[in-house]
Amino acid sequence: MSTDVDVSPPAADSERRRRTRERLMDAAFEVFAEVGVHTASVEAICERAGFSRGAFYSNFESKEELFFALSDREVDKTLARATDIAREVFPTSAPNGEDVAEVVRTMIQFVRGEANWHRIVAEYRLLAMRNGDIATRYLDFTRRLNERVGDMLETITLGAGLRFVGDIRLISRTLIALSSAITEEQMLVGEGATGAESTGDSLDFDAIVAYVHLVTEPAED
Amino acid sequence: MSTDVDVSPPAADSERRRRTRERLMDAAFEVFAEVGVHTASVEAICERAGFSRGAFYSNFESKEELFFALSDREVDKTLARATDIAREVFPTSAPNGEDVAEVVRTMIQFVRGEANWHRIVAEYRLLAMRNGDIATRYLDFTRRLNERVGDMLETITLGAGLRFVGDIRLISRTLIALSSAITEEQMLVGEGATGAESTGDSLDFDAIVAYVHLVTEPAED
DNA sequence: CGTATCCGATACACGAATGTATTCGATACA
DNA sequence: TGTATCGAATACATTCGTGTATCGGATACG
Repeated sequence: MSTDVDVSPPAADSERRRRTRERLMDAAFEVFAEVGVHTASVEAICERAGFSRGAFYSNFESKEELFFALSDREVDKTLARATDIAREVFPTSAPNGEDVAEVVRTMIQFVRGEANWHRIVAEYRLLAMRNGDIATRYLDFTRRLNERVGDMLETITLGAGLRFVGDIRLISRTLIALSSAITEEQMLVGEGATGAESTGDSLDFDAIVAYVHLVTEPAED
Repeated sequence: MSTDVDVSPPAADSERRRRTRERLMDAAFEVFAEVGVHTASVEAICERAGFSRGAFYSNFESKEELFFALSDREVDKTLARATDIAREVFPTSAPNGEDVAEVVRTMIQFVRGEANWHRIVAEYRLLAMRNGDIATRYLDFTRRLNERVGDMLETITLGAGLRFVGDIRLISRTLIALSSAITEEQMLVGEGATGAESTGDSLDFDAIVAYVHLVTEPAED
């Protein structure tokens, strides 16, 4: 009995293990987006990832734990991508007034491109409505997103010789709310094959640009 | 064999039957709001209603059918109540400019009072994101709601000697989107016991009033 | 090479929910 | 009062998902 009785927690962060977890999260992202978190069975996730349930339970305690790990990963990815896009749209040159509309357009197209992520966020929010812990996590996510967007807007408008009338955080929240509403509606219109009558009275890009114009004014040097 | 072989569908709309269906829908509304449509078992709904599953399957084909019946019922109820409230706020006298803010406040408080219905709508929307038929139903609901709110706004502002700058339907959609965002956020803040840091940068009533002021102007006779 | 350890696969036991088939009681009607 | 019908209760078979306990193969390391 010379050695300590090393019954320590499996220690456990091998490269192999890390990649298994990644693959499981990738699969979960797809399956969650397709059928929803509740409907998705652990079995289905494993099948998609090419693993058995044994692998799953060796890496995660439950579907919920996986969901949170996945959420954290995707939140970071999303924020990072948003930042990248902001940099891309404004390489170095200062934007002008026209660019603000272009930026809004880019932002919305970005959101729309993340339809699957949008579905998962919608479910995230729904879970948060019934569970305080999840609500805290979700609010933290939205807070971070809001700050990021707020910073972007500030940079953009300053560069464009504009300034926002009122609290920029409030404005960025409003913009996010409107973008989300647009994205959701367009996803829904895409789902339901409602032909003609859906055109016309829907929120769209122009509504946001109009809003931006309403809340900006020339900066006084 | 003189009589026709009357194997016709159970015919079936007795008063007793109707009331059973109502009680089941009442129970379902509660249970859906509490734990969500997916999580709610037929068993749980029946228990809440004081019936057995036999009664359920005698009245509905599935939980989904119940959900749709319930949705239709609640949509009608909600629209009716919204109309009532509008009438209550403007008995006969024409509102003035100040009243517009009051109306917005009333509207938001109304929405907030319907927290359970809001949870169910959020889930409705989520289901719609993955199913075309549900999407069609959901869009029809939102379209009706939008029209109703648009009419209310038009009446209100005309009476107040104001008019909206731009398409009123677009504006009412925007208002609805903002109200919903506010309601959701406040529900979430209520859930997560996130003490101090949640104050400050959230969308609130003032944001909507500000928006309303932005999009209205005195009517030119 | 041999051996120990890690990690994913397999097998199993259990619980939960569904839907149906049948029974039982109440109500309507002659 | 007797009888037929309607509607809810009960009992049952089945499916599906979960979680655990055990097994087996690969890899690292002496």
